[in-house]
Amino acid sequence: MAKQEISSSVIRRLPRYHRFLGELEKQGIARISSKELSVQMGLTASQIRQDLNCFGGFGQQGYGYNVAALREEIGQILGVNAHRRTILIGLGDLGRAIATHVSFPQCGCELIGLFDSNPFVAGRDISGMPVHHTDTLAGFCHQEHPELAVLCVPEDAANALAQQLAALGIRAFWNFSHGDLKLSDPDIAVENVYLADSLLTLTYGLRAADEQPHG
Amino acid sequence: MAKQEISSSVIRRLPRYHRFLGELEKQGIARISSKELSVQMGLTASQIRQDLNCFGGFGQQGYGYNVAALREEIGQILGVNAHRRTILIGLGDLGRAIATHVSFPQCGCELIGLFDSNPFVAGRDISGMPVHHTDTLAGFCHQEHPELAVLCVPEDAANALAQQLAALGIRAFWNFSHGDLKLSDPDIAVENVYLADSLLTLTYGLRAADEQPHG
DNA sequence: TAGATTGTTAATCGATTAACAATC
DNA sequence: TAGATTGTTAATCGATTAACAATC
Repeated sequence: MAKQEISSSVIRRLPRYHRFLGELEKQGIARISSKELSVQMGLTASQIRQDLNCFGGFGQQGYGYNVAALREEIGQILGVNAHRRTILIGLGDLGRAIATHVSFPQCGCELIGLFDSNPFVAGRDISGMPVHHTDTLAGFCHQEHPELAVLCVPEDAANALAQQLAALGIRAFWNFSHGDLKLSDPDIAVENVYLADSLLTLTYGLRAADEQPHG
Repeated sequence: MAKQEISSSVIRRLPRYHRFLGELEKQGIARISSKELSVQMGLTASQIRQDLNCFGGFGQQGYGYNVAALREEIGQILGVNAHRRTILIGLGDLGRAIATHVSFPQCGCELIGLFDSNPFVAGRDISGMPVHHTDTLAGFCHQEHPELAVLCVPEDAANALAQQLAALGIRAFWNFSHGDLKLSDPDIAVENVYLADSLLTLTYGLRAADEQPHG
């Protein structure tokens, strides 16, 4: 009974469902139909039902979905209650912002170590956590067994670092450095956040608007 | 001769082509076939040819593509040489990191103003640029006509701010605040960067790996 | 029970891949 | 010219949408 692989299109929509359901819950709304939700989220009701049914029948015919229960289910699927041991490497501007701004606990992640190769940065504290030198990574990983690494290092350092971390047992990378990570192990998960790509996609839209005679 | 709309799947691949071609150019490689490029990028040769032909015949039969020329063409399409007047609002951790870390000029954007609603932040300098108070936004926009706004403000402030900025002539939003922007004008481009969504997608992959008996 | 809305199957649409004639 | 590789059309695949029987 090999449960079939969920497509990544579906998975990428789950966090947004989770977010909208949280919003509804905050507003004290107890039930919602796929139709109502589709209007709010700008999707089709069909797609919502199709998506949710990848994971099981969360709804009830004639009634709809229980907002709190559905949110809880999706949270479970996404693992928001997990405690993924997570390290972050590179505490330049971006690394510091990620460390302090992203709600790791709300995403089921526990930030257990910060690292930088610059000896003037290592030793300092970032919002209450000490920054270790990258030289101590191997020892730290052997002791603490982090499974997730956030990479905020320059592009030219990223690949070698990722290789090293993969060898130390890291199984997922959240990559903020420019350029693609090349990892030999296909079981290691990588999520790239290419800010420049995102900005270029946006400005392309702007250019397209220029060319239209008018709206 | 209505040139047909380019699908957003294609557009989202363009920055990556641009990046890889830059890499090749740096390595002194003058020509490349769709086949060779497909291997390096992990795509099919068919898809590359299909993608590039949306914009015109950049290649030459029997030869392939000229790396520098193709990169230049894609750069043109993406508008990397433009000077989009851009403002950034919200200089918390994330806003400061975006302002200093993202290469706006390389993306065809010119950062002409920084704004924050906190009077203790407004007045300070961030990497050489003064931070203005958000009260001065209207005057600034009337005078300077920015067309792009980067939103690094808290979720509950984002929507009202976006409305205001849209009324002041902003035509594209790069949104880092949590939650979706609701804008009435469909011609305004929005690119959301939901860091938490990206992290949740990644950890879902981790969970899936747990369940597999082994690799 | 009647009305509503799901879960699920079938139809459509779009994007990716394959194939090949055109041509450098 | 012969070989290579594009541009482009056709085939396939997957994702989205529509439809409707099941059921609360």
